[in-house]
Amino acid sequence: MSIKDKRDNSIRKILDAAMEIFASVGFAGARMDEIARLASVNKAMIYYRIGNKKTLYAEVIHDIFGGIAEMISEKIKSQQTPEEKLRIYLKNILSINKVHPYLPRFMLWELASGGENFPEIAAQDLAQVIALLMKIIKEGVEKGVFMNINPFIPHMMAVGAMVFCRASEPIREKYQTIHQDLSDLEHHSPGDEAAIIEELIIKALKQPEP
Amino acid sequence: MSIKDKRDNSIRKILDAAMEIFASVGFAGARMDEIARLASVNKAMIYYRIGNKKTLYAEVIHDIFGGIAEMISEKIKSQQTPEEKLRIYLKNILSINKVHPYLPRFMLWELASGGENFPEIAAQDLAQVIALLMKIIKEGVEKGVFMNINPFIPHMMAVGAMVFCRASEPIREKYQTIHQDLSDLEHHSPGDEAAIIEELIIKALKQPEP
DNA sequence: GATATTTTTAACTATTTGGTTAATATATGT
DNA sequence: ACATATATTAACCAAATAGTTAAAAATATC
Repeated sequence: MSIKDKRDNSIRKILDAAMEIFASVGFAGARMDEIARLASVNKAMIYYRIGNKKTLYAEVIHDIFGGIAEMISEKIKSQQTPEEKLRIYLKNILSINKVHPYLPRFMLWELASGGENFPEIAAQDLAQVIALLMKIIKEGVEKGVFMNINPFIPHMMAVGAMVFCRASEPIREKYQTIHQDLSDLEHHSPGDEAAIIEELIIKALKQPEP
Repeated sequence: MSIKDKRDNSIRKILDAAMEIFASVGFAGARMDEIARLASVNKAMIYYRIGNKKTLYAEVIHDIFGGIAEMISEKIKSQQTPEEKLRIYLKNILSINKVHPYLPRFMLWELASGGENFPEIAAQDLAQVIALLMKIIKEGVEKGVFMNINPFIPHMMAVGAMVFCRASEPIREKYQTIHQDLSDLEHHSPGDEAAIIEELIIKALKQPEP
């Protein structure tokens, strides 16, 4: 193994370990010793290869949020109608955790902390995602298909619902039988939940047929 | 001031300080020294009056989540139709941060951590809230007004959107002009956002007029 | 006022934390 | 093979942390 490969490999191991631990316990709760242990490197290697705790966190965030807008944009290209585009947009947002399993947790940590460790580059990534939705809605408005609405709000509804559904699974599991009336409710799979949310949002945005 | 008053006063001060700091930096990030300083008490008083860090956190959580279901239930009592009830439900959920300004942040910390410090009593409070919605939807279904849907999903959409809109304000503020196309979007007040989300959810759930 | 009880405090404690350092090991170039 | 550059490490460090303690102070009781 060459130096370059060794370097890239250990960087990858550190980032992967950091991603898992930061997602699990947040920035303040994460321990550099623990990240080093999980990455199977000496702790000093983290400082040598990447930098201090804050720098490591920013690297991980950048790793996660980059490329999302581009991915969705590519998939939307092949769609014709505004509704089709919106559906692709929503499908991808609502199942983003399949591609980025840790993303919901990171979004939560960041929002909880007021975006304290949220790098500008990730904010740009997010802004691109919302700009995508803006275009779709605008096109839909012009064709009389969608109501005119600030894209930020449906985006928040979709992302909020997605993140909350995914992140609340442990609590739901733990307190499954906590309330008699709720125990009888049919259990939905994550895919079902995503599909239902998609339909609700489409219905909410659509104008009645002329 | 009697002993009882002094005790109650110092407990209140500790809980208020703890609420603020836990909301701001989460459980792991909070420092008992800091909480004591903000509460203007000696740190040992926290352990004497309330208990250790975990116990303090649970007390604060219980303080916040208790009574929400009851409050909404009371307001719903005076409504007639399922739609009126649903509107009251949504209005209260979407403006809950006015009554409990720290609640969005606590929800985020708890979800981010997988509910690790979420006491059962607070889960029961939440379950009661969702059971309320279940009743409203059930009544609406029976009267042919609403679609039949698991109440958990619209609840997640409402709460998710509310929490995300409120909690993302610092980030939005900070990165206001990050993307040219988005800079021109009309800025909504929190009340506007809540009203729009309410309308979208009502529209999504309503069945067409017969 | 004397005594008992409770509250409060400053100092303390053992452990942990993020980060550093100098020595050692390995890789590269000649 | 040797010199130089780079990578890796065990040990170290100062500061911080949650929690504790025993004495002092305050309050309650008779």
